[in-house]
Amino acid sequence: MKNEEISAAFQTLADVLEIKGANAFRVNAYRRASRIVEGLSADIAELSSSGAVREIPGIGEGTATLIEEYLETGKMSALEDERKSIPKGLIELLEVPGLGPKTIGLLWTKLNVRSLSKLKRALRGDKILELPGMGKKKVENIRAGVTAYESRSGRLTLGVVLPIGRRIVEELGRMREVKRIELAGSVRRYRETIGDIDVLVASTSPDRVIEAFTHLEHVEEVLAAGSTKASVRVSGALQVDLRVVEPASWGAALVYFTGSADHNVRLRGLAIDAGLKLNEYALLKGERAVASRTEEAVYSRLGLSYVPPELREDRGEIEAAMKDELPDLIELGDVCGDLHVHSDWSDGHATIEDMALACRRRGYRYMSINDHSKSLGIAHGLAIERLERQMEEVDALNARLRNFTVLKGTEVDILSDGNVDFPDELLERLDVVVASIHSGFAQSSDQITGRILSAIANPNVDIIGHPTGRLLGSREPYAVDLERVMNAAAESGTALEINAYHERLDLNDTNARRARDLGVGIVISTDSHRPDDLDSMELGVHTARRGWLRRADVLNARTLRSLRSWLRRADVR
DNA sequence: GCCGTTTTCGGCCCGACTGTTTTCAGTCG
Repeated sequence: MKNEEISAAFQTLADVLEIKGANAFRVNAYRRASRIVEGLSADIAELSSSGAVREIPGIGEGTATLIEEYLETGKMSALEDERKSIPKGLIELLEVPGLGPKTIGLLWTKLNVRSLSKLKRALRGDKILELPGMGKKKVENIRAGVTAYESRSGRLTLGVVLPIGRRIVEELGRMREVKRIELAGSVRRYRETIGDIDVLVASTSPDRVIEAFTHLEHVEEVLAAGSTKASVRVSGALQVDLRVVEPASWGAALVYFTGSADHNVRLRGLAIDAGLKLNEYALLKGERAVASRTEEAVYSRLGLSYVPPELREDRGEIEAAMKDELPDLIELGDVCGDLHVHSDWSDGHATIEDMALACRRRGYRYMSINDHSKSLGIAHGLAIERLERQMEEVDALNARLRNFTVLKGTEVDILSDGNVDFPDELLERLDVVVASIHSGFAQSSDQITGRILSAIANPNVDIIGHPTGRLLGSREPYAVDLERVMNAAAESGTALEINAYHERLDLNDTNARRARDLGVGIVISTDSHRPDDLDSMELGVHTARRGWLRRADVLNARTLRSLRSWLRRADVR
């Protein structure tokens, strides 16, 4: 799918135009187009050929034409032309905190700043102080921004950020002055990566809360502190923003600071249409607040059913909420078991029994054990004889365990030639066969897609593990054609995994949504290697929620009995 | 650039903080 490439192209086009000082609304239109294309669950090539792309709100004549051009030629001529008109190094400078398009444009035209290194040189000289609007403090700020930019590690994964945010909430929440406190922003929406943490507090003593916030133990630097908001840096590069509002504004503020920006713009539009105004304090009719205390009240007054935070991305949730047709999303408590768990038989760090007991403590009724297969030597993959011994151990364990069942399974390697690492006679004796790729990542799209398609065609394979192989921040997905994989999986009744490990979350939200739309069964699994890893199920479930999944879409939200009847589907096929 | 049961032209979400400003521009979310 070209969705990501086209989204990136619009983003770059917006960056270039912004630096050149183009109309801000035009720039914003391209940014919006970028986010819309990124969030599409369908293949843009399909939408474009059927003409449906022009029906999407926010995609008009101009952007649709650019999309068509890209699909046809692999380029957007408008972007190529614009990109030539400014130095290449300027786009990167937009990432420097405190440095915006206006200042970049000024530095470029007046001081010939064309790159990060030239910016650093300019910051050392005196000429920069002669520019209009430039003073000593501003220069100092930009210098600090450059330092922060060079040391930043990019966006962090949700799994890393969430515990830090929750600790801050717990510490501040102990204050008498704090009436309510909650994480907002992308953390509350459970986005897979996080730029900064947003914390919202309701209090009648904002000064004291801000004072305490800026003096929290892990705060390394106070970036700003006013009478209602403050920003600090903790744990290296992570920024935390605090906003304090009156308790009466809690609901409106929580909507506002949860975002996303696109979702908020839509809400404001609805408010305007209804003769109202929405800001972070209230939904107003003239001067009078008509809703503000709870999120539910704000949505209700706008004629919408309550929109769960994970859906607030302007990906159709507004339209669905108008018609009261939002899906009843799966919840963590719906999960009945984990279908991808390792043990110390391969590269795990706990016994099968310890993993089983940890699952049972979480309220699950079953778990499958899926150690690696023989070819994955680095992970002590099991040879056939060892797997047979493990099956005997599982039988013995099940005889002892009460109210819990361990299913026999494997995470069998999909080899470079497309065969799986165990013979069918063996796979037939297992309950849960997860097939995954752990080698040959650099193969062509046809090769790697072909490998997965042959695994799907094997009736003994139940689930394709981490279908794109990506690792957030360190490894791009392999070149798999997911559209073909999903269609084949829907056809054969093979499930696709949402791997809940925080660096994987694979399938991601939009892919999970597309899979569900095509009728593919979904499994949410943790790929745990130790008992604590099982906690990442939360991330998997919220990724599924971002993909609009209901309980009925998720196979491991079924009872053991119902799950078994699905696992036996191959026999009756 | 996008959009329209008030509009095909003239709007486009709204406010806090900072620093450079004597009334506001730039950045950020």
